[in-house]
Amino acid sequence: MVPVSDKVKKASSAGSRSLSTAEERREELIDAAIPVFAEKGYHAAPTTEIAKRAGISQAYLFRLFPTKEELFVAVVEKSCRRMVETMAVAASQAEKEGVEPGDAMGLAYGDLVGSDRELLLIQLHAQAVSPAMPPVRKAMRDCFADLYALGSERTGGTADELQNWFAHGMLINVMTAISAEEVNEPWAVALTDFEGDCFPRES
Amino acid sequence: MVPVSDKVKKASSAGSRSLSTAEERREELIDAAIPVFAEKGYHAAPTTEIAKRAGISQAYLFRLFPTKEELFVAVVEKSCRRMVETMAVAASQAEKEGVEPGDAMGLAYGDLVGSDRELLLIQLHAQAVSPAMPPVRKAMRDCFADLYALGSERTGGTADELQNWFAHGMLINVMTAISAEEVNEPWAVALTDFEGDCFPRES
DNA sequence: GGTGTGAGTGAGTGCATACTCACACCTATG
DNA sequence: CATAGGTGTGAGTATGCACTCACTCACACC
Repeated sequence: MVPVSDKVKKASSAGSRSLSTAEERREELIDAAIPVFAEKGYHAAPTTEIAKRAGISQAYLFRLFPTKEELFVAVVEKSCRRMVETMAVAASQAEKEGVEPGDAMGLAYGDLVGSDRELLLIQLHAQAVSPAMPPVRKAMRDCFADLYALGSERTGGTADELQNWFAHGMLINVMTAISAEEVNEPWAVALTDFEGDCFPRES
Repeated sequence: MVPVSDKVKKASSAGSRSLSTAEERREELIDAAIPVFAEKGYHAAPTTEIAKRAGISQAYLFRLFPTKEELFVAVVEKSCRRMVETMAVAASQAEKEGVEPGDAMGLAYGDLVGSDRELLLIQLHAQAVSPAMPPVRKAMRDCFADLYALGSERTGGTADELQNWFAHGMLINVMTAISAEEVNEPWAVALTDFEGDCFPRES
């Protein structure tokens, strides 16, 4: 969309150590911001800490992203992209192996939030601030749209089935947020047991 | 649990206008805090505003709740209690009318988050800060335990059915957070359409 | 060598916020 | 009446934060 500058990037691959392009720095900054926002949430995450982790000054952070909100939106978008990609890969692999893609993506989601807790936490924080931050809300809606399209295309499931699939995804998120798997009570066991097919075929 | 003071409350019902007991004030304070936390989340909600809404000084707020965190936990607990009560009432009413309690509670939940958006938002914010705030996490776990017990007792559903029920509840939360009902795209329609029984009986 | 442009920063500014402290005011009881 | 203890506050303090500004430095091109 945005007409990327046709300037050659120089120091990216090798050679003279020193300045990066703004675009590269922006990407590094987003990666550095993800764990901070994931751990503390939007309001409690200080831009100073993000800048420090990225290895740049806070002043430069604000040149790359004019407001903290814009940085956060970029973080949310990147997290969503990562999620969708991971699921797509899982679905493709499942198709090759002849496994039901719906099941594969269900499992892939479980693995995803299990291994990459940060993505899940970003989702959670983004949901929470969505009502108050329209750009974040938009990013979340786009994320759901992409995920739904992917699920629909790969599984060919009905609307009801996809709703089920998403519902269980949301439950996984919440249970992970409160670390329900550490609790040894009936409710926790029941609500975190995803052994049973979480994408039941009804046909 | 805590040995409540057995002192008689005096100015509560009628008579001499003036001071309230600390317990009464605490309750008022929680009620005043709910909309503020709901709208802004934990970190962005200023105690000054909460105090102002409650009609007391900020200094007194901090006498009633030594830390903001403790106030927030009280808010979360009260929200949970309200939710559980509402659902219980819906279930009882359903029993009298011979309706399936599971369905009734499903509908009751939908109505609840539709009419009392604040409760939903509190849940969302509490989930988001749970990983970083153990007391909030505990409150959330207790909330799920109560809700699960209620659902189990009233519907007699299996673990799988209850898991389904919770999963759809979580989906409602998230869709409400991003106001998906305002969106006119397939994914939004599919994920917000709860006409079909969201508590399918499988037996 | 000179010059223009973009990368990058040290050192702030101003404001909001959680929490404190010394004090005033009710009111129930002896 | 005195006084003890609970209710309530005005006026702070200390800190942390988003964001800014004036400035330096690296590099590409002439």
